[in-house]
Parts: sequence; C-alpha cells; structure tokens
Amino acid sequence: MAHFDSAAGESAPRKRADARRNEQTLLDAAAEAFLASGVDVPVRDIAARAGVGVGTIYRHFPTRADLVVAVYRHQVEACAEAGPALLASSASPHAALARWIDLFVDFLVTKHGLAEALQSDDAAFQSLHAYFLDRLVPVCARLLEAAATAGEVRPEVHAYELMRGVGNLCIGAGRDPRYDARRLVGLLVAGLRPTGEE
Amino acid sequence: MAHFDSAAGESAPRKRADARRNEQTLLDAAAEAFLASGVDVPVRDIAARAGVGVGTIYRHFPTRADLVVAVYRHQVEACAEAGPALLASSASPHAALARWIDLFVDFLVTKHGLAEALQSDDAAFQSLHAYFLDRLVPVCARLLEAAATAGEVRPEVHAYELMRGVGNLCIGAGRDPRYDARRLVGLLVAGLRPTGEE
DNA sequence: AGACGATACGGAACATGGTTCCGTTTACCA
DNA sequence: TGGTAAACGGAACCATGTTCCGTATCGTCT
Repeated sequence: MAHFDSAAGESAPRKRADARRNEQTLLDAAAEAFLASGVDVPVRDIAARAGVGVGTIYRHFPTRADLVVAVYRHQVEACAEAGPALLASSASPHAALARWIDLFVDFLVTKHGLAEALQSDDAAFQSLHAYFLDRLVPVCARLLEAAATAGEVRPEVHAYELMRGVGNLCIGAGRDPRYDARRLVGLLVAGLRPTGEE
Repeated sequence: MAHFDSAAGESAPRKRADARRNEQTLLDAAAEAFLASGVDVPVRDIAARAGVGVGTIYRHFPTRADLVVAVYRHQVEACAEAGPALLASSASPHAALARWIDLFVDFLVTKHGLAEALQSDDAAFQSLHAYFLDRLVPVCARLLEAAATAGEVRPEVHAYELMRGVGNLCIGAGRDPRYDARRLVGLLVAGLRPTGEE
C-alpha cells in the first residue's frame, strides 16, 4: 500500500514539510510562552519565540483556543481516561468523583490563566470551552451518575454545572496564598452529599 | 457657621461647580453603561453617554475600579449592614450566613462582568478588589465565627477564602441557563457544615 | 535539472481600546 | 471686569488582536 501521514487513511492532502515543521515549532514555543506568561501571552511573543511571523500562527491556529487545545490536548485526554479507571479502583463512587475532580483541579491550577480562559465569554475561547466540555463533562456525568445511584450525592446537580463550578473555583489559584482552590473545591464536593434527613 | 459641601467639615478645598456637576453626570452615565454593556464597557462609551471627553473621566476616576466602586457603593454598604441584622434575626448562625451570602450573590449576578472584574488581576481593578474585601470580609468573618462557635461550620475556612470562592462561582452567571450560580453556592455553603463523625 | 503552480511565509497595515498630555475654556474671586 | 487656577476635550500614543498581500519556498512534472 502507499504510505500516508502518521494518521492512517487521511483524506487531507498532506501538508508541506515546512508547514509541518513550523506547526511543531509553534507548539513548543506556545507551551513555553504559556508557562512563562500564561495563556494570555501576546501572539507576537509566541511568534517571536518560534521565530515566525504572526501570520503563520493564525494560519495554523486560527484562534487562540486552537493553540491552547493543541498544547494541552494530551493532558486533557489523560484526565478524561482516568475517570473510568478511578471508578473501578475506588472504594465508593463519591470517592472516585472526588479524586477525579482533584486531578482536574491539579491540571487547571498549574496552567496560568487557563481557568480564566475557560470561563471567558470572549469569542476567541469559544472552542476551548467547547473542547473541555465535550471531553470532560461526559466523564464527570458517569461518575456523578454512579454516585447518585449509590445514594452518595444529591441527584439534582448536573455534570456541566459541577464542572463549571469547579473551573470557576480554580480562577486565581496560585496567585494568592490566602486562596486555596483545592480546599474550596473539596467543600463543594462535600456539599454534594445528601443531608441526613429529607 | 459657614456653609460647606455636603460632607461636613472637609479639609478639601471645595471643587468647582462644573466639576461637581460632571461627576454626577458621569456616575449616572456609568451606571447606565454598566447595565447596558457590563462593567467592561469602553471608557469612550461612558464618555460619549455623559457628553464629556475621556480626560474628564480619568480626572474624576483615575482607574476603572474607582468608577465601579462609586457606582455600586450604596449596594455594597447595604449588603455589609445586612450582616449583623441577619445574625440577630435568623434561627441559627449558619442560616444567617447562608442568607447573607444569598444577598451577596444576588448583587453580583445582576451586575454584568462584576464578578469577573472582582477576581481579575488586572491592575485597573486592584482597588475594586480591595474595597469589596475590606468592606465585606469582616462582615463575613463575624457570621462565620458565630457559626463556628455554634459548631455549625468547620473552623478551618477563612472568610476571605469563602468570599473569593463565592465570587468566583458567580462568574458567568446569567450568561448560560445551564449554569446556576446560586445552586452551586448553596452546595458550597452546605459543604461548610461539619461531617457527622470526626 | 529547470520551470511552474500551489502552498506557506512574514510582517506591514489596520482595528480596538486604554491612557496621557496639553492647548483651550470656564468658574470663581478680587 | 480682569486674572488665575481649575477643569475640560479630544488628539495622540501605546499595546494587542487580526487581516492581507507581495514574496519565498516546496513539490512535482517534464
């Protein structure tokens, strides 16, 4: 058979070598820049780091969200895949949920500005929002459903809402030593438990 | 006695009449603009509404935060003053705390972009942050302390952290029907209660 | 190898919004 | 009424996102 690009049987007509090289260079430069200055780092800074013009960034990643997603895709996937594993290995569904959310929080608080970007209504972050939600809400929903079935959480909370709440609580974490996002998320998760009576 | 400005016995050397008029005009225009376009509304828009130049805005309110504080000062004061009243009138300290936080949330979710601004690290919002915190954290601390003394909340949560958490949860409220900030705040407050054992 | 079309590149140019600055106007007082 | 200091307006400046097009490069076909 003929040889294709890494992804088998793609219909897309193979990109030029310099284009593929630049894409990788850009990903590396962006990862560095995000780490150094947060995901809001000016486009020109990323371009300078990569040694390309800004036009090249926009050609490869039309919106900032595309770049952010590309940089963090692996970690998001890992988080998504950890959900079912935790459900299988934890003592209770509520414990699995709590641990999975810890994973998510750990991810968010170590990425400067990512939590902010996730909740931003700026059009440039639209697809970031969409990607995170598409990938993680179903995982969260399964955990939540298992916990609800076990009677360990109130049934009226939806996964979408919970994820956004957790994301919101992570905003500003690491910027202020008096604010511990993990503790508040813990409180929120604790609040999910049904009250004794009712 | 000699007649002074509205505020009695000020040392500041009375401002010119047009300046006082403009200040009021600006407050009205800003209130309108915030309502219509959120607290992020461009400075030029506010200036246009008020029929003044942008320089005039900066002279009266050097940072955006000063303007925001001036517009919402009354409501923040009212919220602060409601704290002790609720503590006196509620069945339990935890109930008072919950109701007071509801008040705060109601305030935040009806002001487009205010919750976002409150958590922003943008230098222009520095003093907004400071004002809200200075005024409301002590009130929250008293409620929290009363509840802790009554054994109704875990003692390790600080008022500052709780306020920031609640503020964070209000981000994006009203922009998405699937996200109900009030419900999540309710969960968080519920999570404050000590667990049965321990 | 050489030439040609498609693809990709770079960065100048434009749009938007915050901020500053200074020449002009206005209010106040003598 | 005239002088002075306060206040005003908005042009100009800066930072950043975004678009666009002349130029350079790649890959292929002959």
